[in-house]
Amino acid sequence: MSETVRVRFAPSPTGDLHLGNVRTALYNWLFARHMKGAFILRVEDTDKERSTPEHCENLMDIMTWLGLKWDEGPRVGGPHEPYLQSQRTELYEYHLVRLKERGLVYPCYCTEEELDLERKRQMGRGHMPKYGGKCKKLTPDEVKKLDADGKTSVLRFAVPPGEIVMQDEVRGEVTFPDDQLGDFVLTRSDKSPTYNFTVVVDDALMKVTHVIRGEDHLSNTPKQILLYEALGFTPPKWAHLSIIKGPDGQKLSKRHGETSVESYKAKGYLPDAFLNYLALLGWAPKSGEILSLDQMAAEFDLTHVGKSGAIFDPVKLHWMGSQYLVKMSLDDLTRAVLPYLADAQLFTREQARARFDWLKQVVDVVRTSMGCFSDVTKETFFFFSDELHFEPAQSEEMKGQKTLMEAFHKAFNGISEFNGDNFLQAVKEVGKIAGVKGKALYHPLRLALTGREDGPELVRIAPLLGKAEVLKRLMIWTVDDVKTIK
RNA sequence: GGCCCCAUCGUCUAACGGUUAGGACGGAAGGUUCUCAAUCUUUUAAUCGGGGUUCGAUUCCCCGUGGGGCUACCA
Repeated sequence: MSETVRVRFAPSPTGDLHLGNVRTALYNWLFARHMKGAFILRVEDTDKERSTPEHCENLMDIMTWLGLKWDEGPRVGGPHEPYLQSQRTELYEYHLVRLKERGLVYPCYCTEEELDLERKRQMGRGHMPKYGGKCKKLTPDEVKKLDADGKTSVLRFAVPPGEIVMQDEVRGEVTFPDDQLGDFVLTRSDKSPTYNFTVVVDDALMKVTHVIRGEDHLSNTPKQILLYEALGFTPPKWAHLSIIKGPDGQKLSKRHGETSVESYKAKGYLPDAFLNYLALLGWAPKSGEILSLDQMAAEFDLTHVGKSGAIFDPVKLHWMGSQYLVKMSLDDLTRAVLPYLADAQLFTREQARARFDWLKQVVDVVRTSMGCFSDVTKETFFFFSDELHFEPAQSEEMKGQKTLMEAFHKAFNGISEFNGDNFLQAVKEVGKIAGVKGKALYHPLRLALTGREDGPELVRIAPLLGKAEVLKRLMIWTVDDVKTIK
């Protein structure tokens, strides 16, 4: 007898997909999969100012990339088409008429200035700003006259008195006191319906059973509940997810840096890794933190979703990314990383074709320190370019290493087969002769070869660099006037 | 200002009203590679404050404090 679960993700295509929305989509998807229900994608493209078809396509592309397939929606269709709000206007009109017939709607001719003034007055008096219902008192004759005068109007919903108690799946009971809600707008002066009206109509018509969305919608819910009742629909179950916050505890926004999936895709995070991290922001699986989408779906449970807001932590995301990267085959990883090297003009595709095995080894050497594909460039820079950059302090340090560098040069030059073992052997010998060991020995050598203070083992790096290149990089520091070295 | 929501290590979080308050990220230390990184091991650190209820509160209730969200003819 239990109805099949139907959930929806209903973004507005006004730009890139925000992290918080991705998590909302993910939780909806997980819940649908777990309950063997339907996941609906509905595009709320009624904001004429900001919605574009391009954004809409991009939205679906990115959802596809993430692997969050929808059972009903644009591109795939479904029993409740269309799934673009902009194509559903007759439906809203139809249900608006139903509301009118019940006398729950009235026109309002108040100007923006009047409303602003009223709002300010109310706030000054310490009240919640709400529409006072001035135009509700208009007589039919007055309305007729105002219309005849060509006055523009909006349609408002006559909010009935009474407190509203709702049951939230993650928050429990939430009560909204009586007399806090003003008569809100259903259609604008251009006759277009507002959000609170369209969601209700759409969700009801699409038979959505659970509305899982961001906490920022919590205060819209009483309005929507009222509309469900006015239209004679059964309200769905509600679940309001906490907001994802930036490092300063405020709602995550552009000024916190990267907030869109697109930017993480561009950085080369694996979708599964990305979703895995996001899933953990507000939900804790029973065993282990690394889970595939299927594993998450198997375990997912709304009652175990946290109520408090979570701060997005790029450091842990990086760690999560690395967990997925090490699972990739070296061949796949190398191929995945190549576009980033090409973009950075470090290694062309032609070069890669000719030296794929070599490239694989390079990637293999740095893979453990990568969280996403684009990390490859900063980790492998010195393999492709000998234009190493040295800080003034580093240059200064290297200038004092002339004798050591000469010794290395001589020793390496004598190696016939330039492999890791022989390289290590030579380094040790130089150390013994020069009476230098440990950090004093390796640090200058590392700096000379890679221009960096950290990185993979030199034993692995040197053979990949090749004898000639190693000698060349040492040579720089053996000349007298090293001031010219950049 | 008003309404609503939230509150456990720095961060993400776990804990039928009974645990030495657990795990993960990060940090620190150590082993290993004669160096950093990686890796392995160990370790660090928390129940916002005050009242109740109870034999017993992280857990339930109230107040305070703090944080967040919403306050549109955006969604």
